Amino acid sequence: MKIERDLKNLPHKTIERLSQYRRALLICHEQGQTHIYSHEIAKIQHITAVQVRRDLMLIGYSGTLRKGYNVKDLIDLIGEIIDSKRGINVAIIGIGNLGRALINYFVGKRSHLEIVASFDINPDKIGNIMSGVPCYSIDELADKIHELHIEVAIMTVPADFATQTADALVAAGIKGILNYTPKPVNVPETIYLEEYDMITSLEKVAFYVKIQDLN
Amino acid sequence: MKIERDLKNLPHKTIERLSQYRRALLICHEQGQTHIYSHEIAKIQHITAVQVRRDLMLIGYSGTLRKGYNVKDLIDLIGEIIDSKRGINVAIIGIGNLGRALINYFVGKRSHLEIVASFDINPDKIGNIMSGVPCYSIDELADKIHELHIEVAIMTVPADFATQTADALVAAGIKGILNYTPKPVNVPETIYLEEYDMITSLEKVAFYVKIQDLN
DNA sequence: ATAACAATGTGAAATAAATAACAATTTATT
DNA sequence: AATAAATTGTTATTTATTTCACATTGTTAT
Ligand SMILES: NC(=O)c1ccc[n+]([C@@H]2O[C@H](COP(=O)([O-])OP(=O)(O)OC[C@H]3O[C@@H](n4cnc5c(N)ncnc54)[C@H](O)[C@@H]3O)[C@@H](O)[C@H]2O)c1
Ligand SMILES: NC(=O)c1ccc[n+]([C@@H]2O[C@H](COP(=O)([O-])OP(=O)(O)OC[C@H]3O[C@@H](n4cnc5c(N)ncnc54)[C@H](O)[C@@H]3O)[C@@H](O)[C@H]2O)c1
Repeated sequence: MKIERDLKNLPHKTIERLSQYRRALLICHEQGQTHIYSHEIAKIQHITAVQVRRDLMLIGYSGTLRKGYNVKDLIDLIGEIIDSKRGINVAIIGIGNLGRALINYFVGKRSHLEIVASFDINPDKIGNIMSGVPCYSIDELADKIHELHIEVAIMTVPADFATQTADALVAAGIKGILNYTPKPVNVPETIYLEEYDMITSLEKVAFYVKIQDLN
Repeated sequence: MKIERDLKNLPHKTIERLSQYRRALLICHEQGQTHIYSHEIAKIQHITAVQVRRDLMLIGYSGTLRKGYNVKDLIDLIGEIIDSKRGINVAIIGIGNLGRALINYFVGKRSHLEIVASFDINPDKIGNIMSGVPCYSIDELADKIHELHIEVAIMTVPADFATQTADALVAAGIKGILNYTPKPVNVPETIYLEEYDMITSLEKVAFYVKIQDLN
């Protein structure tokens, strides 16, 4: 009860950083490091040590004075906060260049997030298995989403198909969508939607490069 | 003088949205639409109409009461704000799956941002031309950055090479970096750095899906 | 002409996020 | 044992961003 309320009140930015802290911590852990200071985490993520401590405070983690944080414990706690106990199954819709890059990148990275299926409209791709992930026909979308308990979808279809794909996902009962097409899609409020477009990021970089020159 | 100061004071979020407004507006323009209301833009981007009006206020654009905003004028004004008059040349470092997806996606999209080169370490890729973009050896990085006036780089090399690649880019005089590897890199303050990692986004979606169920 | 409406533009308020400041405490040093 | 140094934890403050509230003003209908 208390935990649920806390989770909902965590700032969105904190959630993002927790994910990033964990990745950095996993690397430290692999290398045998047992403790880490807030300023060391901060350095890796180019943020301030206060920010790190504040985030950890929000999730109720206490370090040891003068020794810092226990790497293993912190990894586990972040997992308890952001991971789902049951694990979450993920599908990628559209196995083009971007979809392929994602599958390669994700597979085996996170035990609690598993890419269990991909979907495409191109008969040449349907039936293939890529990095262990089978590709199904988009016509089987609803069936497979139920059958494989897929809760999250990553959209990497051409922009012109974004709307219809999102509608199909919603109709099939998806709970979260990560949309990488440049076309914003509309979904009911009950479905968590995250959109990202690389052109926006690139134009932003270009903008700040431009205004630096105006100095 | 006045304009320079204004540009620097624009909120980062506004810059991102301007880029997105423009993309939506370009589509409207192609379809022959001459005017658009703030609430129509808002609907496309799933934000509020006030947010749109506030952003446009910040860049000093005035619409017509009851007619809304002139699509063409607004496209041009956004261009004046976020684009660089001289155009900006961009390079992609690492032509794997993600690099390829990016080249395909970007080429021909924005006239003021041109991908003029790519770099790789794999001899099989060096010398190829993909979507009109030549691939050079990473050894030529510094030379080509100067020769081709490349100001912005997109990093899509394996994570283990992120640090050395960033260092090489900085040494070569790059002005902005968009880092898509999951490894945060350190650059001098004078260089604008934007980092994005898909696992963070996916974990965020999974988190909000998870806590929805706790309701 | 006038009233009703529908839109923009913007100061003020609210919310979200980051930073500063510093107390508390452990460890190391003298 | 006392002092200095380093680090965490947290409240208060500041900054950034969004939303509210509403004045203003063309447009349409009567
Ligand atoms: N948002 C970003 O940052 C970013 C970056 C690069 C590319 N993209 C976008 O990602 C998407 C994919 O890019 P890409 O380079 O991989 O394109 P691509 O053409 O290589 O791949 C698209 C894939 O989707 C499949 N497809 C087409 N229609 C489909 C449908 N109705 N249902 C299921 N699958 C379908 C195609 O067969 C193909 O395999 C595009 O929308 C592109 O604009 C986005
Ligand atoms: N951040 C994200 O959201 C995201 C998503 C997917 C992939 N990735 C990352 O993007 C990067 C590329 O992913 P990918 O799937 O395209 O990998 P990939 O292995 O397909 O491509 C990497 C390319 O970089 C080249 N390369 C290797 N070392 C190099 C060097 N020193 N200099 C120049 N080029 C070099 C390789 O020859 C290869 O062509 C990886 O770091 C991956 O983790 C990031």
